[in-house]
Amino acid sequence: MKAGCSIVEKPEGGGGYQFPDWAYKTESSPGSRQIQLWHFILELLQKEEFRHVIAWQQGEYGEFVIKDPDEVARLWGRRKCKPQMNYDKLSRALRYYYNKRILHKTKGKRFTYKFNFNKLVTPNYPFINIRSSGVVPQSAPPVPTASSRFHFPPLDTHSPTSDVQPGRFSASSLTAGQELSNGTDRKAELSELEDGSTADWRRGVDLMSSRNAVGGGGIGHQKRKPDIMLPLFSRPGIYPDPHSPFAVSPIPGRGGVLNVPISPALSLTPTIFSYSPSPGLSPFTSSSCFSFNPEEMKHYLHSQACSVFNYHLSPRTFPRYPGLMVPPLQCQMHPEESTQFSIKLQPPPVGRKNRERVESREESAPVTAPTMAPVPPRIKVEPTSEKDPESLRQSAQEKEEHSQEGTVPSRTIEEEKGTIFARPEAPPIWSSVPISTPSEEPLEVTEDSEDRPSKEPSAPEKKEDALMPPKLRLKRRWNDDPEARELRKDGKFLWNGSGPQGLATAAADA
DNA sequence: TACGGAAGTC
DNA sequence: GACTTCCGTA
Repeated sequence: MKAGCSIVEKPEGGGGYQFPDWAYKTESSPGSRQIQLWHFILELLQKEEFRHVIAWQQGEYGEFVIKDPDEVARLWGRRKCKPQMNYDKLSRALRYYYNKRILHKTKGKRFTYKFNFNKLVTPNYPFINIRSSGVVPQSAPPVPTASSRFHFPPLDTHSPTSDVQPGRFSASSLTAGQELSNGTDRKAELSELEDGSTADWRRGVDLMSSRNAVGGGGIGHQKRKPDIMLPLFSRPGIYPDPHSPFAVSPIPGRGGVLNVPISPALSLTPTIFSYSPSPGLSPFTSSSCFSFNPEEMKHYLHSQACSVFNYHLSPRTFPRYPGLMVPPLQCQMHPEESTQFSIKLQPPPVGRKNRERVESREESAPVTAPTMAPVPPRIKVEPTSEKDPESLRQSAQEKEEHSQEGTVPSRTIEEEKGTIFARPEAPPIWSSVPISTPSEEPLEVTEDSEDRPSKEPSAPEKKEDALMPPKLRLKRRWNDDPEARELRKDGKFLWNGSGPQGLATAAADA
C-alpha cells in the first residue's frame, strides 16, 4: 500500500466480519505486499458508512451487492492510487477471483458476488475459532441459523500495523496461516474437490449450532488460541465436546495445536499440516504450543482420514507420519446428520476454455455429479476403499438419495454440473483399515504402488495377483487374509484403544 | 452487464 | 502474484 492512498484505515470493531488484526495488514495479504481486493471488499462491507455502496446481500450467505460500482471502484482506485480505476477494471480483478474461487458471481443479479469464505478463512485464518459465544455484527453476511457461531476474534482498535496479539493469533497460528497461504504451488493442489461452498460452511455451522444446542458451551470457555473450528464432523465419544473432533483436548492445559481445521479447505494445503515425525521438525516448532501428543495426533489423523474420505480427497493429503496408525474411523455421522448434511463443493468456475474442455470430456470421462451415473469417488482409491457389500449398498442408496435430492434452486446448471459431491459418504471402510503411513504412503496405491513392495509380502504373490491391478490385489489380500480379518473383527487393528500405548505399539508394529 | 484473453505494471 | 489496462465477444 502506498502511503497516502488509504481510505479505509482500519475496520471498525463493530461491523462485519471481525478478521484478526493482521488480516488488515497489507503484509498479510497472502502472496502480495499490497492489500488485496477481497480484503478491501471485506473492509467496505464491514463499514457502516459504505453500506450504501456495497453491502451484504440479505438471504444469501457471503453474498454481497455492489450498490454503487463506480463508487466502489473509485474507493478501490484511491486505495491503490489508481485514479483511473473504474468498475470495469475492478470487476476484471474480481473475475480473477473466480478462478481462485475466492469469489463467484451470482448469476442474474447485477453487481452481486459471493464470497467463498472457505477459501478465505481457512487459508488465511486457519486457527480462527467458531465459538458458541461468537458474535456476528449487524453487517455480517446473513447466516440464517447459526450466525452466532461465527466468530472472528475481535479486532484491536489500535494501529493496523501493530503486531499480532499474543493469545489472539499466536505466532504459531500466524505462521501456519502464512505458510498455508504461501505454501508451495497451491494452485496445483487446488483440485476442484477441495473447495467448499459457503453453503457447506453454512450447513456445517448449522450442524454445529444444533449440536451446541445440546452440549454447547464447552468449547468457548476454554482458554485457548482462537483456533478455527470448521464445523464438520465430530467423533463423539472420546472428546467431551460433541461438536468438534478437536474442540477440547483431553490433555489438560493444551489447547491443542492439532486442532486442525478439517474441512474441504484443509486439503488445500495438505502438506502444510503434515506432521513431521519429530516435533523438532514440525511446522509448529517455532511455536511454544507444539506438543507431540499422541492422543491428538491420533485424533488428527483420524479426522484427516475422515476428511480425506468425506471429501473424496486424495489420500495424499494424509499426513505422512511414519509409524503412526490411525484409530478406527467412525466418521459416520449421526444418522440424522448424515441425512441432512449434504455437501456440495463448489466446482471451479468453468471458464470458456474449460467449459469446452469439460463438455468435450464429459462423454469419455464423466464428472462426479449427483445427477450422473455412479462414478467412482474422486479420491484416489486405496485398497482400503473397497467396501463390503453392506457399505456398498449403503453408498448406492446414498447415491440414489443424492440424485433424488434434486438441485438446489439457487445453483446454476453450470454449478450443478460441476458439483462434486452431493454428500460426503461416511467412510465405513476406513473404520477397520489401518491408515498407517509407515514406510511411506501405503495409501498411494493408485499411482506408484506398483513399484513398491506390498505391505505383506508374506502372502504368496500369485500370478493372477501379479496381473491384477494393485487395488484389486490389495483388496483380495484384505478380504482373504485371515489375520487381517481377525484383526478387523477384533477391532484391534493397530488401534487397540489403549491410547498412546496403542499408538506406540502400532508404530512399533509398523 | 459480464466474461476472459493478453500484455503490462509493480 | 495480484492486479491493471485494454479489448473482443456474448
